[in-house]
Amino acid sequence: MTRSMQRVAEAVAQDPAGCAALTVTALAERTGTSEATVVRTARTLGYPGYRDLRLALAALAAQQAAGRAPAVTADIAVDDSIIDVVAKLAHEEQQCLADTAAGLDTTQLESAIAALVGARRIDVYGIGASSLVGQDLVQKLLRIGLIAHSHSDPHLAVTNAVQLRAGDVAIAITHSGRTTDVIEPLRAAFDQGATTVAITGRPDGDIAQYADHILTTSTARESELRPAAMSSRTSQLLVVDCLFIGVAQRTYETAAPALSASYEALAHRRDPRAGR
Amino acid sequence: MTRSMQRVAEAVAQDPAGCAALTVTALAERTGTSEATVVRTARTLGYPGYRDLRLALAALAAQQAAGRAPAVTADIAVDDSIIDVVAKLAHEEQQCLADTAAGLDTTQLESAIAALVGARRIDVYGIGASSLVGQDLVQKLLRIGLIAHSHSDPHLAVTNAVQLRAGDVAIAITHSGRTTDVIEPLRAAFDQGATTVAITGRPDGDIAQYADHILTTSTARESELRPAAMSSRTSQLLVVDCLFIGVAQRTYETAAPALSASYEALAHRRDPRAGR
DNA sequence: CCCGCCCTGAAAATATCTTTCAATGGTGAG
DNA sequence: CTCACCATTGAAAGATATTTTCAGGGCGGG
Repeated sequence: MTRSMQRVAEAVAQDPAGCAALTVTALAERTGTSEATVVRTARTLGYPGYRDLRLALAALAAQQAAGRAPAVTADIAVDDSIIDVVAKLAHEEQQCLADTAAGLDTTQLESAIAALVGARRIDVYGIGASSLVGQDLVQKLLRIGLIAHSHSDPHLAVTNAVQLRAGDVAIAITHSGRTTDVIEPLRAAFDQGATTVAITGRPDGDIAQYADHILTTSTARESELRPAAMSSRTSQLLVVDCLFIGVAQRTYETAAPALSASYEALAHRRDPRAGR
Repeated sequence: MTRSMQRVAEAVAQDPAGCAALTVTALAERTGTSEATVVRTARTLGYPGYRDLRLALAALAAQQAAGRAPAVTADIAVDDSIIDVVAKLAHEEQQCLADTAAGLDTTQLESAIAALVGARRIDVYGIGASSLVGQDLVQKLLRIGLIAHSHSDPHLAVTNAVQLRAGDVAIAITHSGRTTDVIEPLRAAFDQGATTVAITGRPDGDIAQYADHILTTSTARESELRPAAMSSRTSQLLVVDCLFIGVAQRTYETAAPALSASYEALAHRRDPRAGR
């Protein structure tokens, strides 16, 4: 590579984004060379011409920009500004979603969905923050006509679990995989012959031995200000949504009308002016 | 946008990477239109000309490839494979988080946090899916020593709302901004002189007139299989998390010990082997 | 000091993009 | 139903950007 070509290559490497905005003429001028040299440089770098180098440059710049944005990996600190908090939280949850999606075993998911579709009755167990996730799932399943119940009271959960039998489904949600109050009802359901599903961050946890299908949530890093409950929730909800969509797809004939029916029924409570 | 321009825009949206490789003439030919139309489309899309659209396209394609972002625009369909469903859901929720973070008014957020920090008592109103979001917020606030209650029963909510007074905070959560059962309690709290906060997707909705501070959630596109409840939840939870972190930051002295205390208290229920 | 090779940029040639303008087809008033 | 009008469209001219050509000139070897 000759001297003037090096100057061009250097300018390009230095500021891809800036150079992507320049025409051959402008880049030649900036580097104190000629158009011909710029084109020759582009060729040397392996592109058919300057036009293509420029496109590649724009792409590179975009990638860099994208890679730089998630540079907010830093933990949320006590003295962060509110703007930082919003940005960091959003980013952490996005990361959490990506991790979960990447780590989710679709075979297990498929099996769990199949079980739900054919279930006579569905029980969901969750305690604390996981209880809300369980309620969310149940709300959704009810909307498409399935019979589902959520239990956060350990005793009632066990009481209900023993009512289950083969063909029914029990779902336990626990981040740690060791929450006794959730494991016990799942075990009861398992012993009754029901199909059992565990949504947990620890697929090797105690709960695994009573679960026919394990859906793994991302074991996100937690910080002092942001306890695990917070990120595990995001992850769990994604799994729950996947389950719901999967079931809705496979029962579309009945799910679609049920969804609109529940919407219609609520319409007048949403906006009284809409009349009934 | 005219018909032939739509054809061009569609082709571009369909395959950004492919179109980035085409010249005006080639793209015109592929879409069965003329160069003039392509240029016009580029202008309509906000670029000075086709050249710039092309650069932007290359950048977009690179970003997509980098972020492994799959078919961005595609809706979840009934016949999507489970792998597609997981990818699309995760992506949609990520998008939703980004939208929410971008659209959140940090000034309003800051005010709401300040109100929460000094509150004698906090009431949260939410119905249906929003009720779970409210419970999530309350769980978190309780953990750091604040006095908070969540109400999903409209009558009880109003009953509680009238107990509030200046210095207290009432938070209403409604995606539509028109849920009467949630507006009424907020109004009651407002009339009592409490500081009122609305978490809603419609900052111009009926609820706005009784809200001192409005936190806007992203009004995400919903599809048939994915009702609004689903994406609004993601958005609402981010706002709730921001509130929580904000409050925790400002009450760090008391919040941190409270957080670890609640963790300790639960330790033996998580894993009986840990002893008590 | 001279020769010849290779680097280099000015300018011509080409490709690409943009603008203009007339033809077309659709729409609403008469 | 007809006409006038306007929006839409593409062909072609015009402008710009890119590529190629070619000649001047620096530099090492003889």
